[in-house]
Amino acid sequence: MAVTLKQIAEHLGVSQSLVSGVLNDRDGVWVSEENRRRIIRAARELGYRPHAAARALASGKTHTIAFVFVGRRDLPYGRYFFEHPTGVIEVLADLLGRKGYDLLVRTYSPPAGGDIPPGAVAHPSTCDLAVVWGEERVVEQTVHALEADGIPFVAKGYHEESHPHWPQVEFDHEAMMRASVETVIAHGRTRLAYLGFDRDEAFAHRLIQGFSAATEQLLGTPPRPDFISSAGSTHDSTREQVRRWLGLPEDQRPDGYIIGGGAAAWEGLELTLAEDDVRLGPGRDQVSVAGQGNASDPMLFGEGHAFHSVSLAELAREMGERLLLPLLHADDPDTPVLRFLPRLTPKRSWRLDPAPPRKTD
Amino acid sequence: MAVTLKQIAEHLGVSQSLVSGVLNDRDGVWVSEENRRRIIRAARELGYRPHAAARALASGKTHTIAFVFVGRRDLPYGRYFFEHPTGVIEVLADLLGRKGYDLLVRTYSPPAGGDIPPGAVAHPSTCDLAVVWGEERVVEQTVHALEADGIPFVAKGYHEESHPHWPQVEFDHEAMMRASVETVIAHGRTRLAYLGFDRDEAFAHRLIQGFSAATEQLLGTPPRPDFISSAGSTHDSTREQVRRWLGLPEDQRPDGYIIGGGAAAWEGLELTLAEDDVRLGPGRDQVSVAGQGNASDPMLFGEGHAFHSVSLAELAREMGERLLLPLLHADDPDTPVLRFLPRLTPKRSWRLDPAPPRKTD
DNA sequence: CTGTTAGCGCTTTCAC
DNA sequence: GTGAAAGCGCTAACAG
Repeated sequence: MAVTLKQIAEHLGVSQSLVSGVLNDRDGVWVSEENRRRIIRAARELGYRPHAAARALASGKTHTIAFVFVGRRDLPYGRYFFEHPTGVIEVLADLLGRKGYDLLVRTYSPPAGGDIPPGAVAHPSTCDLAVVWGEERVVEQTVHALEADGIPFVAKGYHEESHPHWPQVEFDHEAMMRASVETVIAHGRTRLAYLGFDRDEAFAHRLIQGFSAATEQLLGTPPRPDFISSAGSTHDSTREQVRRWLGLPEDQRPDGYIIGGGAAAWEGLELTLAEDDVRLGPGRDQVSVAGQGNASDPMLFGEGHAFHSVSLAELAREMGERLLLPLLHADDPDTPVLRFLPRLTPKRSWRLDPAPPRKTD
Repeated sequence: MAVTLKQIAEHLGVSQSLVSGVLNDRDGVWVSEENRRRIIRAARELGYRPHAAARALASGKTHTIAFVFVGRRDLPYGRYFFEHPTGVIEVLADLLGRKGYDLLVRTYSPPAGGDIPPGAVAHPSTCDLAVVWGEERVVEQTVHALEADGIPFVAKGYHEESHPHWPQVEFDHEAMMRASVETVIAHGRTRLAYLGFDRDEAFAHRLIQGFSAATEQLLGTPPRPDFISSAGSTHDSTREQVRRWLGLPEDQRPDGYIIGGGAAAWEGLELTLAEDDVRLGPGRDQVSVAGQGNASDPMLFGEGHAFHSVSLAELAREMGERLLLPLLHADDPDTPVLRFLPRLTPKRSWRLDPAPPRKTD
């Protein structure tokens, strides 16, 4: 049987509240040095562990953070989440665990109608704070429910415009595109084309906007409208689009590609270019590529620059340190809005030469 | 403010215990149909949600499962866990959530000495059951602590020999090797070599044992001792080993490779063979490969068969349905030992021909 | 400095 | 059929 405060108190002949006060070193509690030692010692020796539920009931603090993934497997983000786990939960559990917090993970699919009954997402008795992760609009809907329940939260996504006061976290997609554009321009390219996701979500719009703004600023002229494409969601549409670009006269064809998509965009681009014997790379006779993608997935033939796959986990760590912990300690965090710029790193093919990376798993 | 049982009771003019009894339809509670309806209706309308902590305190059941990842990032499995998240947690949270359970995730590094103080891993007040995941020996050490605390558990790994009564779950590595051997033999290969992890862990031994047993049984003779190698942990050691095999007279060289390793083994093998212009595949002039690996990672040049990367998530789902839920319902589960055989699927290169898979992320 | 006390919201037993 | 009451282990306010 687990040992309780009461047992320690009786064992020592002091009061329960004294023991509680000492063990949590609550201020306003004055004990003789001797008693303090005895209490601490007894607690250790008897193997005392606070009863989490009792503490939560009495104090109203659960020392638990809920990570709520909202969405369904049949939606793009949900599918991605389940099929390509990101390490976000692992990193959060580790980080919060060190600070004495537990991480509660749950999935939640809001009803289609949009009415989330109170307490459905989370109950204040289960967490001090909820992290809401998923597709942006669903996150927003869910957060409204949490607000109604009075549960503090951190939301994933761009919610600045409608809810500037929400603590929120997201990649800085515009800065990512700017970094990509800079990289490609550094290769001397001037005819940049954008190939991104076909999604009506804020991040996709930000990617395009980042591409356009950076191009205009760094090259002096805005990108050609037909050099901005959202065909990068599948192999087929990507290949079709790239074919169209390759149909242009040679001196008008893109000489640099900025990717705002996923694996299908990278592969589709590379495969289509390869059919014309064009390789991606920094060389004079090559065309450049950079953008959002998984740097540790190999390129097929050429090389480029991409943001590394671990960046979601990095994003989570930043969130934990810069938003969650401050919010839990009820200090005002520096800023409720966290925008994260991951590092652009080389993405290569594993051809015989150069040698492949040293994987050791 | 959250609504409580008491409020409902007062609102309706009945007693708190009646409300509680009806809402949990406890047997032994007899109510008039009318009151039952009124209670249920009021609870719905007022948006009643049970207070988890209070319930846990009073009943001793938390309706929470702890997923405890034991290990450190600097150990192979820990590194793997953090860098290649597997979807196990996502799947469990989803599955258990549907059944009304919460998933609590924590990481725990047992002290080097081996003495885990009581309650350090988990406290009965936080979970009804703990899943212990990680490197086998550490799992074992941790489970002993849970046993001492009286917390039911499910362990990952092979613990049959020392603890046959432990509920436990692991891939059936021997069956995986058998399936791999069968596949390669079906291509007409007879000189099979094994390339696996250099790890002194049960799974690695089982892989070798599975390879040897299947080879002997299906080909009638045991494998050559020098055709069993644990050099597959890194690119370099893999390449060195494969070079050695390629140094044999042509009619003695392996014509089929069974992999019991990770990406480094697959890539190292393929790269080394490629230097000699050998491709992996089912053809008469090729050599075959099959084994443990990530079927959705592309091959570099050839083709083979591998177990799909989602198999850990599948393993978790099986565990949830076949072990966790039965254990929680206090029925005896069919068997406390779950061995899972994932499906062997083709693993290909994304050369121009054949066309690459249709990724749509 | 230290002890008493009143809950927190729920389950559970028992009495009517 | 229903209600009263005890108590789970802890916190926090207050009295000494």
